[in-house]
Amino acid sequence: MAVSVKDVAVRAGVSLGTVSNVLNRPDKVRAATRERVEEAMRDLGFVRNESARQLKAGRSNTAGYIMFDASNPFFTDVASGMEAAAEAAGVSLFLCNSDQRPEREHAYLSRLEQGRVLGILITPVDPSSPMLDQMRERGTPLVIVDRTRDDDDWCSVAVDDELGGRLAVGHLLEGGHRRIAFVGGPAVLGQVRDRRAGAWQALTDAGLAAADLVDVPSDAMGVADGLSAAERIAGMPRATRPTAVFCANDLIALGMLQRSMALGLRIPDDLAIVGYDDIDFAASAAVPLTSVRQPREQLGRAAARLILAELDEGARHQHEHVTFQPELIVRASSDFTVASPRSRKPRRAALT
Amino acid sequence: MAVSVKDVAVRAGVSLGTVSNVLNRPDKVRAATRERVEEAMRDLGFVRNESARQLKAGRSNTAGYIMFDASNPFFTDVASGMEAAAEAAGVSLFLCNSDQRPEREHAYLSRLEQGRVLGILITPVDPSSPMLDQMRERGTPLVIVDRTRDDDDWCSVAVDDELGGRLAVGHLLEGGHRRIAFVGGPAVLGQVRDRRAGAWQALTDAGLAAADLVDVPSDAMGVADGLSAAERIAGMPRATRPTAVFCANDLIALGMLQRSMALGLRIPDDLAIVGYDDIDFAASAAVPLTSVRQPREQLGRAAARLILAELDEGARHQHEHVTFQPELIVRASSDFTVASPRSRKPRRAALT
DNA sequence: TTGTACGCGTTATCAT
DNA sequence: ATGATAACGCGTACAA
Repeated sequence: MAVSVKDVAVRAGVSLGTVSNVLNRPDKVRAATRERVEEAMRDLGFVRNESARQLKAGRSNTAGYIMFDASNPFFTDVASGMEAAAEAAGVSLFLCNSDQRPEREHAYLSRLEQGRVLGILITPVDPSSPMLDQMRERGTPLVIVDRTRDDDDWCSVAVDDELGGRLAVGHLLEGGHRRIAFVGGPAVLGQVRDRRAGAWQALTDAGLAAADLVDVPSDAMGVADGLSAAERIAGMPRATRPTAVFCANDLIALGMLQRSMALGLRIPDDLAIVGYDDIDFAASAAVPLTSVRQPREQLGRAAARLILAELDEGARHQHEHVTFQPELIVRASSDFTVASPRSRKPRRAALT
Repeated sequence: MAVSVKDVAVRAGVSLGTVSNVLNRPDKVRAATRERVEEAMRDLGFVRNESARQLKAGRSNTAGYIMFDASNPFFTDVASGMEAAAEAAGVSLFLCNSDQRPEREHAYLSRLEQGRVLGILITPVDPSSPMLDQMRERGTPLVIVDRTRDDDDWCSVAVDDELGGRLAVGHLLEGGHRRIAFVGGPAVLGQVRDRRAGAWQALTDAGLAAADLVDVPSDAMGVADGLSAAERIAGMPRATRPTAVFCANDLIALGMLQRSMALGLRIPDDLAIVGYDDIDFAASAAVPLTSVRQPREQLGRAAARLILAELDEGARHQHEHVTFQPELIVRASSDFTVASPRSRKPRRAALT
């Protein structure tokens, strides 16, 4: 059933080495011979066996991106940037979805390492997982995407999440809000921690007490978590209920928006909402969503570039930390002045 | 640098065969010996070489899903169903994004075949591509997802798109619409063709002329295509402008919604919109979107089930065509009676 | 162009 | 239960 180079060689009446040359150094083979070999390949339906090739080469020509959550458009956009860069470099990129679950992340890491991929891009559930260190030590190039690690032995691309948090809450404070909720979790997640820290920073910078940041923790970062958080907030007594919510990502914010409206809250009059990521769906939400924009495709391209650089430079590679700046996009969900559905031009706000 | 079974054997003071037994038949090894070997593996950082293992085994333990468009949540939800089924069967699933481009699809198909994956799931750009036939003949199990093929030599899972089209346009006709546009493309795409055919069917069943279905072709199936289609429709003279649009998917519909509103059209009063897929974001759109729901995760699980069945049953496998029924979810974008933002309960409509 | 050693884990055989 | 050893799978690269 399986057709090997040997079969091709017999069929074409040449030696095994010649078939290999046709595959890898076609210019070393006389045109007539080459054509005979290629014809034999077509006739027999020869398909190169990557395992055998890799076994010899030591490494595959494939990279993997382990996504935090494939159902979040933010990560598919990041992946799309990577794909573009990988394709340009002739590397195939496989996408793996850890779905925020450490076991799945672990399983994919093992698979990719066992497959001797040339590099792994990952948005880890837990960036401090010792497994990541082990893999680096054993020689697999690894780039951390949309997270950072404290130590310097890592390439990473990230966005300044603390700044993002400051932008978001700074904007809400400017809008006159004094009781602001932060929705996100689990708290161990780097982005959650940093975005929350930025929020807290903006609050104390404005002379407010830390207690004015109402924590509404969530189990994960999906739409469902926003729905349940909305119920908890809507259930608070009006006198102490936050007048604004800063959500750790847009999925949570969209869930929050949907459920708060269903529960009779007016957005932004009763509750202003700010999301994070500025995924495409944020602009077309029931009330267009104010959000902190991250350069998604760029993030992906930068990550791919880093891993390719690490491959080229080998041992004497300098680890690089690329940090992008986020940008606040103001829309109707946080701003009375743009709340009319007819004049929904987003505005960009800078941190003063 | 690279640690092989041989190194492990030396370190543990056992023979090579024993190490192999620990890896593949742990019950054949005395507990004490097993632990010594496992400790040696940990100490040395041994990582099994998949290439070598596959080379011997003939096949890998991996499947791939080639997605039509990873930025469309419909496909990530399908993928999520597959992941669940694959995980349960101990198979890893790699996601590949063809991004609607035939070259990329082709490249990924080759990669996967060369990697001797145990099966390929694919939502093809062109289901009639001869490459698919060749791969089947050469022995790679293949399941077509969200598409069908005319011949019977294929496993496929799909949703009855013609029924979906009938449901959508039947609903608009019931709402009193008589000039209805169909937005989608390219026309060669199976779903586009079938959904359009269903639309046409509903129209002629109602005694209308085929010409009353206004074709607004699009280049692809993304949000951007909806934006430009909205401009073309808004630019038509009011007297002949369609009063309703049926979009071939929700991304187009969301783009359509966003741009039409920006251009001053009221939804649904000036223009009713119906989408397709019922992705999660459809419900939280600026005007909640009426859409034809497909059982996304189920579709993925069924596809994974089929490919696993084909593996088990080997040569005497009966190809199966699983077809699901779509369901119309009525929301404000097509229905005055639910247009108030406070009472946005979706209704389910059946085809009479 | 050809012949052949090589990479590495798996499996089987014979022996202990 | 374990040891020692060799054949195997298949594409690659290099010396001849």
